[in-house]
Amino acid sequence: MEKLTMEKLVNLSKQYGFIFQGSEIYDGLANTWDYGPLGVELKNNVKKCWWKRFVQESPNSYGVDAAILMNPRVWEASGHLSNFSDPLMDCKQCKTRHRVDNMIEEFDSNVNADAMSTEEMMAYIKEHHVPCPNCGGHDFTDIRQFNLMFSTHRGVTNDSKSVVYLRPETAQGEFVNFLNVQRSMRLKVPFGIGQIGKAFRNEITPGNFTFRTIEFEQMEHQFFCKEGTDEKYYEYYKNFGKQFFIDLGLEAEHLRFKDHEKLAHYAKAACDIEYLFNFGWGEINGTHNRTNFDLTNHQAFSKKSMEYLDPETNEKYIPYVIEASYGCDRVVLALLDEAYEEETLEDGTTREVMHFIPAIAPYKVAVLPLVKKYHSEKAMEVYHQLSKYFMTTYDESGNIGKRYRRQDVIGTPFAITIDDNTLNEGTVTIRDRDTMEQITLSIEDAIQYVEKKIQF
RNA sequence: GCGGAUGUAGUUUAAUGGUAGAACCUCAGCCUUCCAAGCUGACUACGUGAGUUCGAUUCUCAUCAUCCGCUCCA
Repeated sequence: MEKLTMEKLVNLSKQYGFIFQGSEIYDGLANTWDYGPLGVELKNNVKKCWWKRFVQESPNSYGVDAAILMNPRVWEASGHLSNFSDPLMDCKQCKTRHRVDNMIEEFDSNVNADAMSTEEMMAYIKEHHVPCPNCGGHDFTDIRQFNLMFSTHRGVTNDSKSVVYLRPETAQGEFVNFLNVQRSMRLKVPFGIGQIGKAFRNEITPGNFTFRTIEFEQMEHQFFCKEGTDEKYYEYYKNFGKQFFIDLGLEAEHLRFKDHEKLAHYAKAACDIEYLFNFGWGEINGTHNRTNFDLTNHQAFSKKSMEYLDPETNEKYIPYVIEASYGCDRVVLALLDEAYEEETLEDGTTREVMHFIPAIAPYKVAVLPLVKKYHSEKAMEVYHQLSKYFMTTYDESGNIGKRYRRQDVIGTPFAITIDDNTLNEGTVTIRDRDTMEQITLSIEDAIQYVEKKIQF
């Protein structure tokens, strides 16, 4: 049953132009997806709503758009070059692959393998005769580090000096610009920096549709504050995030907080918000108390002071950071999941309907001529008027009932029908999909009506 | 990456060692003045490559992709 729903969601997404498999005509590329005409509208709307809450409406938050390629030393400072990789080893006997750190910890739970180097782990395995978890054998390959960062080369030669990485998280773009933003915007701590952008992780695990992909978009907000106030802001952003999701139209019962038991190398506290997808609970947001880990390390590696001088107390300190990180693609997936409904009609047949809040619906309005022969010319005119204000679509194919239904499937909240009254008196009938209310308005009033409804 | 399963139009599917039939969808025409009516017609598919064979969508192998389970996911 659960499996079926995701299958239906994938099919619907493909059928109506929300999401396609990446590189489909070449049989795809695993774990990449392309957003179609409707999907890109949906995703852009999510980003717009996020930006509105986190930057536009926050008096002390500012946006940046940092480069995907960064100086490799950024990843040394952040710890990603050393911590963002898995030590892997193959059993030559049964041809299975294992994570060495897990193998050791399973063998002896008192050992902290995370703290061991590759050589130390290898020595430990030989010394204690750690067996293959699968076949019990002792014939292993060497340990190889599998780094989750994609790397590429700049310049014309592929020598190791020119290696650059595709960022595995957008957060470092905010950290390296902490001083720039603070100075250029004349800011006092606390303040926040928001960013939306792509990140890349070379993960081999397949995901549920767009839930886990190798290229994904993050919406991140880093809030810089003084140590001691960090816990207050951590709680604040956890709840702020939940409210954001509810505002987007996700049911509160489908959301839950999930504290991390195992913390990342940079975090003092971490809490996810999970959404109840058709495949189960899945993380769509994380709030992390990153302490002053990142800025301190950047100070050490870059030799640039990251200290903030409090002008009132003359106190110098490196700010703490509360990170609110949102997987844009996961939020879109959650919204598709939430929006999907199989409606049973009076005659017992079913149809698929998508329910989005007007602010995120791909098309806001469909302009429909009541009868193609008589009203399509005027309807096209109205379409051109409305499309100056918001995403509008036009459909004259089939009959009026069919045109309504087509819009219902893709989640268009408003339909404006052009009839004889439009020709004679200039009024249109506007239908609200969720209330099924029909009201008659002038075209100008209809525009205002919709503009008001699509506010986030 | 390991194990298992699968791959026929956009979707759901049928049949077949002699290159495929349908339904829904879509499009065009007729009809139609408010919620998938009807009629006529049209487009579109054997994932890719190799092998066996006179001939492969069908058999074999590889590959790519998807699904399920592991593993993994700061």
